[in-house]
Amino acid sequence: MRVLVVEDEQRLALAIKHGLEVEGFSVDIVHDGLSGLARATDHAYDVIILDIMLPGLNGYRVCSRLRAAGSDAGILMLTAKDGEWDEAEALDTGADDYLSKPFSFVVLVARLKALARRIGSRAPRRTVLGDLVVDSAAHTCTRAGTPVALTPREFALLDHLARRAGEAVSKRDLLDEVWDSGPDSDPNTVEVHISALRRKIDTPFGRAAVQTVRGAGYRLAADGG
Amino acid sequence: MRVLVVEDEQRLALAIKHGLEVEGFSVDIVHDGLSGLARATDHAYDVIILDIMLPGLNGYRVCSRLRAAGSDAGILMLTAKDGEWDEAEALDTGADDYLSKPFSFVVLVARLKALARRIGSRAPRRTVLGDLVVDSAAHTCTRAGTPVALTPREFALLDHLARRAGEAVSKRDLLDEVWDSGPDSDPNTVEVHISALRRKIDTPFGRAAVQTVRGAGYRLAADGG
DNA sequence: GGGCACGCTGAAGGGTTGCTGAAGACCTGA
DNA sequence: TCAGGTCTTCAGCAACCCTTCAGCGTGCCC
Repeated sequence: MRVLVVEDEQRLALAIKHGLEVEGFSVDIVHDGLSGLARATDHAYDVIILDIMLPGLNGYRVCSRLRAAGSDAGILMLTAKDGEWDEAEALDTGADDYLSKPFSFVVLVARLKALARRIGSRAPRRTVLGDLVVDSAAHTCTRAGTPVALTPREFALLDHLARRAGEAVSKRDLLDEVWDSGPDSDPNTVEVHISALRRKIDTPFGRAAVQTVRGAGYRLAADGG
Repeated sequence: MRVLVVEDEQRLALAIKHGLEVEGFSVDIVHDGLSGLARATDHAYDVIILDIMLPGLNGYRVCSRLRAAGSDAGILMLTAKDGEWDEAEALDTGADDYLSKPFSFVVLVARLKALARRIGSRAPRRTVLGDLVVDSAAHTCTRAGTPVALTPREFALLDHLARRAGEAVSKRDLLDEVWDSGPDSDPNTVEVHISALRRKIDTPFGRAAVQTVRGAGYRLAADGG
């Protein structure tokens, strides 16, 4: 679960980052509205935590521009003080939820998880790539109509690649998203699982959906290979 | 899920509309009691969110007239201020639930979903999966025509799996939904009951409707196994 | 062409996950 | 209070999966 925090108070931003990382989220920080907008548009975040009072471009504007740009990330607004800004306005501009400062960290995590769950349910249930079908809800995968048995890790890996089909996804990202692992995790782990995945969904069918992008990671061919 | 919002504050009504649409509800708005009554009677809404303070005809009256007209929509009342109006009166006139302003949007959504669930469950429900039949209303289950006796927990478990037939449902979700248990409840409880369920609806018939999805939970085969 | 970085893969152990029988706690109705 | 059924907890076991390691092949740059 990838989270972007847009918050100009350094201490608060860092505190949120640390706390969320302990909870298993993968967190990036930026400190003003414009950087937030830029970063959110060229990285695929699941949830964006957005302060309203920001230098440059305020939270409302960032939010509405993101929605205008077609972003479907979950947006959680931080309002500076209860009642000072209109929460309804936050929701108006396309936010999914809001939280009044000061807030309890436990509440933030709870809301974030609830939001993540809702976002997750927006995601497409099934991804079809040629004759390769990945069903996230049922946790099943079929190739040319034949069911393919995958281990939990293999499935999670395939699922993440499928959600970003056609894109090159780095091993780092995969480690973060599929493994929730720390910064010192071994990329070879990904390689081993990719290898196993190929042996199940590609080799027996003489196909090559899982493609290596040297130096950049892996890509799942949008047409199934 | 179709929702009608009867609320005279434009901003609030719009905010609710936006927020609920994000959640996948289909939302219409009217701004006074009479229009609310008219619209609710000639369109089939599942839930009506009804402000009490309304120009023309207040919320209580709209509510009781709707009930008098035989409407079976779920009605969620918005009371202007905690205690100022009697919530009991809201329920008296036929409302299903109420919420005091100002309310958190998250709470509204939660209440709405709970209400929608209750409304949905008013209708008798039967799930047919191959030769396995689960009747939620009658609390009965038959396999290949033979009735199967289940304990309350076993039935609740089967029922929840049946409602999401074909999907992998996590032990966590099952604990939340079937057991309403806290965050530190034991997944083994689910395992034990799954085991018991299999012994009753699968083993004697040489079938396998209840499937284990390692690392993800359980799935009830859409074809009965 | 040589050297280096990157990626692939088979094997093995250690850890995790899920299953199940049994026992005791709990609830309900008589 | 007692009896019957039901639910949860516990512990042992089996199967499975993940990671690590090491060796090898391949592509890239000098």
